[in-house]
Amino acid sequence: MRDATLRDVADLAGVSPRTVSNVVNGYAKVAQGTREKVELAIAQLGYRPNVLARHLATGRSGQIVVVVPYLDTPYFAELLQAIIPVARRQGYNVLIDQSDGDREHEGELIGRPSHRSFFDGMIYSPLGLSQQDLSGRDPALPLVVLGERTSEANFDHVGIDDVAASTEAVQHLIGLGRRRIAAIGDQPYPTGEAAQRRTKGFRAAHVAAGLPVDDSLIIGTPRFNRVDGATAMETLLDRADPPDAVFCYSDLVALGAIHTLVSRGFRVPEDVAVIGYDDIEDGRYALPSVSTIAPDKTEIARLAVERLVMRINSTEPVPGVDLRAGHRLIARQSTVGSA
Amino acid sequence: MRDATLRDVADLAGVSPRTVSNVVNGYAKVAQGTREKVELAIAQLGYRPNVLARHLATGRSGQIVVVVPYLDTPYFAELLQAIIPVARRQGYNVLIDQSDGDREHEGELIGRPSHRSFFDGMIYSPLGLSQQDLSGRDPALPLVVLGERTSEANFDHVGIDDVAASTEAVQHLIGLGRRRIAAIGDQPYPTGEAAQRRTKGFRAAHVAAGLPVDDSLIIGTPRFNRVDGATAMETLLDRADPPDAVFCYSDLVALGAIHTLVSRGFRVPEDVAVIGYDDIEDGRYALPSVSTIAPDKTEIARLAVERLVMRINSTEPVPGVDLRAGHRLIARQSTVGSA
DNA sequence: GTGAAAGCGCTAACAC
DNA sequence: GTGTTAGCGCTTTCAC
Repeated sequence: MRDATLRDVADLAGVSPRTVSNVVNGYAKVAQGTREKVELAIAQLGYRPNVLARHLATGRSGQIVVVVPYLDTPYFAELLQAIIPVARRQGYNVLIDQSDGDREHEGELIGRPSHRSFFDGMIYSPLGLSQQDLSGRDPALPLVVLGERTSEANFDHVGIDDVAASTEAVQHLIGLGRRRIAAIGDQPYPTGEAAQRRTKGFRAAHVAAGLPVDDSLIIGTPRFNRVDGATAMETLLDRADPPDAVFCYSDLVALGAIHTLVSRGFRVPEDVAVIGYDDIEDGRYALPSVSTIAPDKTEIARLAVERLVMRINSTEPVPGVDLRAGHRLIARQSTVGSA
Repeated sequence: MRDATLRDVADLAGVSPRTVSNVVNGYAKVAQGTREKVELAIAQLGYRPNVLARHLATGRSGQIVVVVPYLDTPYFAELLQAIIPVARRQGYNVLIDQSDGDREHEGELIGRPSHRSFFDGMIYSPLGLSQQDLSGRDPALPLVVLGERTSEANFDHVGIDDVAASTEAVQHLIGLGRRRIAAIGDQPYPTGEAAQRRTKGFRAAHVAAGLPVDDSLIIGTPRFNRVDGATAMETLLDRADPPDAVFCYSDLVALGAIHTLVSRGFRVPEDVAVIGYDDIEDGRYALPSVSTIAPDKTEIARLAVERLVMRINSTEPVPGVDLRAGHRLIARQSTVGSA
């Protein structure tokens, strides 16, 4: 049987579609009696508003898309898990898209024909795309970019203070008495801005402590995965003077580094202390558990969605702002050992 | 400026909306000259069809939803990555939802009011929901369930032959000369059907080889995560007679088990060989790399989407079938050692 | 407070 | 092959 429509409800209740619409949407004032009649009819017919029709009429799709580089990277998966409920609560459905961190693919959705009718806004977690690329997008599409940036634009950034967080991580290591500290994850090229902020914090902590920075201890990696961490750690251990601590640019990198350390017979943290970044679940349950910088993912999600919704509802162009979410350092076994 | 509509294009090209629609959708035959005029007008106006309106008119949303228990479980993330492009190719957008493997939440989307206008069909990867629960759903919603099942119903199942795959895994271990083989991941309760099929294969391999099954070597775990594997392995190693091989019900479990083994000074595979299930990327790059049962995720994705699309397009009720995707055993370092 | 009616932008009979 | 036209189901301006 065909689904009941608003008109069916109106007929049954003996009122006009207008009134039913008012009741359904809680608009305007509807006389008590009328409301009850309508509600009864709705119940009897099992009426469900047709979202599609509503959207056509309002010109909104009620959907936002979240684009992440990789769906199977724990950090992004966890972020997505935080974003979805927040968006739902605001009445938005979340479309997830993966860019493969590939410049070829990133941008596909942004430039996709007909996207306008498909989603009302986008939360974008860039990787392959540089700041530059983003400016060339459809300026009419409300956009919030994840990851702290500094430039001005007609879209927003939401992220934690990477430099400060990285500085804290390294200070934690220094506070533990470590002096030869390595960094794994640098990406000294245009699309590696996030990595570069961490390197900046790494240096800042050294400077603040009056320690020299040994540039040869800063190891670059193509991505932030386990393999990258494992490989980089191998390199580090092959040196005549291996480090006594490592600041990894992601927990995955830290996990990889720890793996190499343990396999090679080093004790963590006794011989080498390791701290990561992201606070992914894997790190919490690993042995040793991984000390980390924990971005407040819930706050990131909330800020991003709220800001995006605001943009969507705004008729005026909104200047881009930089929103900063909180973070905290969580010391676990990989730096402070077992309790 | 307002977006151009189909009518604008028609006016500019001097044809009727019908013709424009035909051109846009590649329907029917359109005279060459007419087509060119229309295409020119489309280009000039930068016309983009409004997907929403199209869907309202056709009664289809063009979206399918894929529900997985956990977004941050590598296996599901990889499956999703396989499904998305296939669906796109068929003209569907993919909505991703997470059920938390929680019976409270699973079913929320299924029973959600107005879902009918939001998505045309659903691919469901159950965990907390038993076969039973699924039958109570809206029978009008085209549904394909992931994971092999045996019962008849008005929806389909797509999965690999778990029992056969598990048997092969254990036979591989037996072929390596192992005799005390443990299994980690059993879930002997209604919602643990997938686990039970693996246990069944575990037993079958023993029987086929004329080997006795030591039930005390079958360890149950609440989930299929690293922690579960690590903990179970601890238990196994605390025995007077630890196993010389372990069949883990997921690669994550295998990774956890290997972690415990290595930490405790056991060599993998020399002392204990380990094989997993799922072929997730983490296992491929781990040290030692993890031998595994690799489900053909691409085929699973293809079968699931194709079947779902068929269901969506079918006017008649379609009987549920069981579709079987391929799998293969990949022997890596955790069972055969380094090359 | 509620009704009538005009769309939102597209599709798809039904004609010609 | 192409035009006409009536919806898809809802929102919303305009009257009353």
